[in-house]
Amino acid sequence: MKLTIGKLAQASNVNIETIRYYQRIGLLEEPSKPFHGYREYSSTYIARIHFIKRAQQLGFKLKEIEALLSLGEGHCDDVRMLAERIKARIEAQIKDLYSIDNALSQLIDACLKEHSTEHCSIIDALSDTIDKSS
Amino acid sequence: MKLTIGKLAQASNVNIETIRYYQRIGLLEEPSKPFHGYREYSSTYIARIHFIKRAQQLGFKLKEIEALLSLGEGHCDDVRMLAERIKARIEAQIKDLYSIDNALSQLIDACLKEHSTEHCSIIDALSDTIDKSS
DNA sequence: CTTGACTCCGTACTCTAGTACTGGATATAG
DNA sequence: CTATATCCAGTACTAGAGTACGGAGTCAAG
Repeated sequence: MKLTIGKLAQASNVNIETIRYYQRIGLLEEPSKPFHGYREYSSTYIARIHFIKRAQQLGFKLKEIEALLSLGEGHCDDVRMLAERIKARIEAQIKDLYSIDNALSQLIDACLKEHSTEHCSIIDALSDTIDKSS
Repeated sequence: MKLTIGKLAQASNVNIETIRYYQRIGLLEEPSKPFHGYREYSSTYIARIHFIKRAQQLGFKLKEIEALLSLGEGHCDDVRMLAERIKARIEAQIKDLYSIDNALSQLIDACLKEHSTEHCSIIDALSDTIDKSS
């Protein structure tokens, strides 16, 4: 089955510009332009784009997906190591977000308890209140 | 205490360009240029920049910090609501990252168990293996 | 055969949070 | 007084992942 870029975009559920972008950055091959007419995309392109999208959902960056694709089958260990690196990155992000979440929770709680109209304990916490006196 | 922009940058532990950037986007006021010499920054600017940096660490975006600063004291409820919105955003991010982390863990496990040189179960999982037969 | 839809190609713009660079003005130390 | 360090103003560049646009070419239907 041969598709034009627009049909490919529809079939793979991405924006046409996204496909062009992937081609620009070398993530997706661009079929050579025939003398006559538009470029033709086989249905393997759909699979390729789905692959990219799934990997993205797993936290892979486009550059990493490129590495993944150039590794291909065979290099299972390399693929796994890449996945592990990404997993570590994701876990670090989770950790960071957790501590942010905790800090926010505390601030919000304090704010609710104090509940003054004059004063906001969140603003206070963010401010350089030198407050050596008390 | 009056500072030049460079001293302010040092004192607040940010890059001088960051200060200019904050001024450009209207997050930080720019003192008017005196007829003679350089702009002068009072030490309240240090506090302001620290405020910004702390809020950033809590996941506030610069635009939100701007909102925060324009709210100022007084509007404690609004500030709290903003904080709650950000908290919700952070928690949504954590949730997303968690499911990514789980998916990655499973893939990595499967990869380790199967451990073939021919075949990578991670690549498989990312591929459109139509595989209706098995 | 014309119209409308689509492709091609290149460039520019979006968002976020900055960083870098350039040329000219000013300040400070020796 | 001169050298060196800063400042000022404006613009351009970075990363990452796209999106938008404009003009020219091409295709398919009526």
